[in-house]
Amino acid sequence: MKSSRTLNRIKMIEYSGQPHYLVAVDCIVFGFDGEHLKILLVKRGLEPEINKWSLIGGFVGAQESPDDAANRVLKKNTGLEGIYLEQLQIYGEPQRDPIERTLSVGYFALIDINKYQTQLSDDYHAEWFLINDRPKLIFDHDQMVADARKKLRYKAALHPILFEMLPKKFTIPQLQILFEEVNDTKIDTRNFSRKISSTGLLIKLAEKDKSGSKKGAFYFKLDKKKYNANFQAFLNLIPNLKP
Amino acid sequence: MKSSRTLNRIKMIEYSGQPHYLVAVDCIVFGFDGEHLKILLVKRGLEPEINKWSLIGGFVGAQESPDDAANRVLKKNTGLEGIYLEQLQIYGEPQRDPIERTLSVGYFALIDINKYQTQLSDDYHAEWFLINDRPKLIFDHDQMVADARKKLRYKAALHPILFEMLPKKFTIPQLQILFEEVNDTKIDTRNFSRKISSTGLLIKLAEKDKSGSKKGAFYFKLDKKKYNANFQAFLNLIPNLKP
DNA sequence: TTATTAAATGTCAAAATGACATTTAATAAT
DNA sequence: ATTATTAAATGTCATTTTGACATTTAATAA
Repeated sequence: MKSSRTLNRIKMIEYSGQPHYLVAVDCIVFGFDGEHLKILLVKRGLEPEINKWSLIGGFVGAQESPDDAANRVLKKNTGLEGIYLEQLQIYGEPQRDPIERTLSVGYFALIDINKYQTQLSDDYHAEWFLINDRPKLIFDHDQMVADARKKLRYKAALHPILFEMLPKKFTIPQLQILFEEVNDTKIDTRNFSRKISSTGLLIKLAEKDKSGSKKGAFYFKLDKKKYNANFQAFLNLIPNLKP
Repeated sequence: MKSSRTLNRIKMIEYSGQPHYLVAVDCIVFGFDGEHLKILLVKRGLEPEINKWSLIGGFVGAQESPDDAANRVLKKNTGLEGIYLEQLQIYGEPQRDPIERTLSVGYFALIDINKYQTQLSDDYHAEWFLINDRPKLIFDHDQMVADARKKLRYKAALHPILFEMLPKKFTIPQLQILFEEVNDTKIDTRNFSRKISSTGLLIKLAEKDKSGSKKGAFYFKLDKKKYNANFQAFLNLIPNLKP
């Protein structure tokens, strides 16, 4: 290892003069209430744009990676850990933050909305909005939401990520509504259940959900082993997928 | 617009105390020489790790976005503009650069290796390496290459991006070798040409390439209109794709 | 004229897809 | 007890796509 004096000299010579920036993370948190796709927003607590609606975010601390920061910020705002989290892209236009140059790493997160509701109610003044009926957001956050939605759709067409938004026990009709919401399309019931069955990812339970009909719909749960094993496989879950 | 004095006060109150970091870009540049997949590397010109092999990269300047920076750095090192460029992910482990915390935005680029060779030869001491026979790289660049390769394979299975690495005129056998290289697998000739034909993306030319055989192989070119129109569609170009 | 070599192409069985309607299981109403 | 109601669950068939496999073709060299 070089001495810190040598390191300092090198740094002065080589890296000095390069600009330094703030680096933040912003999370697009998706949830599903059984009927519609929703997104979790917070009222921004600092200037500029204080009290405007914004994505959940924060600065990347000195001792953490962006992934760490996203998980920390999510835990703080939802109380949840181990959430499905995926990097979207970096947002780095020089003027995107009017106060000072800040690059933001966008993430999208999928959570079981029920877990969220029970865990805490109003400790952090976050609020769920219908994805199609949300307030205008600060900075480039609307662009981030648009990008995240697109990526969610893309990813969900190929990989079974939407299960992350469902409770442990769910029914096929519930699952189908979620797929229809995400893809903004109607899907044929018969073809859908055939496709879902053929993945082999679901285990049928004895219990039924009778809230939606007299007959009731059987609950299913994920086969975790197969889920983890097949996650990277291409499933082609959406029929006739348009770009 | 707020006065700059107000802005300064807000900044002092709200953003101050947050750490600032260097932000860089690093590009994984892929090329194809007709036989093998290659990658473009440079000898690093600054400490630390001076003279070690590294990805093509540089710091993000004050007036440019990371995308701008990647394009600038690529032009400087290859002489080429308008290269296919895609964001990979951000690399932001706190200790990834031993001198000072630097976050790097990884990009992968696809270039026609012939364009590169003619444009300049040794102006920038960059060198092509076989992807499977390359020197060890600095920092986390080996990880970046691994990630980029994986993403290239993934993307190429669904979208016609590999054409970006071929000259304007190319033959089906050439194209097949490229697909085989990227996927590290052998593909059946008959099924491959059927699949490629069915995309409708290729236009057969009258001319033949006779360098590879007595019979010669017909040249094809991309139907640019269909290419741009179908780029987002899912093509499923790779048979029996394994994760 | 024949041999050589890589390019180009055809067939068939199996699997996956898309379009479409009926049956079933439970509860509610009579 | 019987019937009506309602959403859940499931089946069929024609078309398309896939994967496995071998032969023909076009040019040059011998």
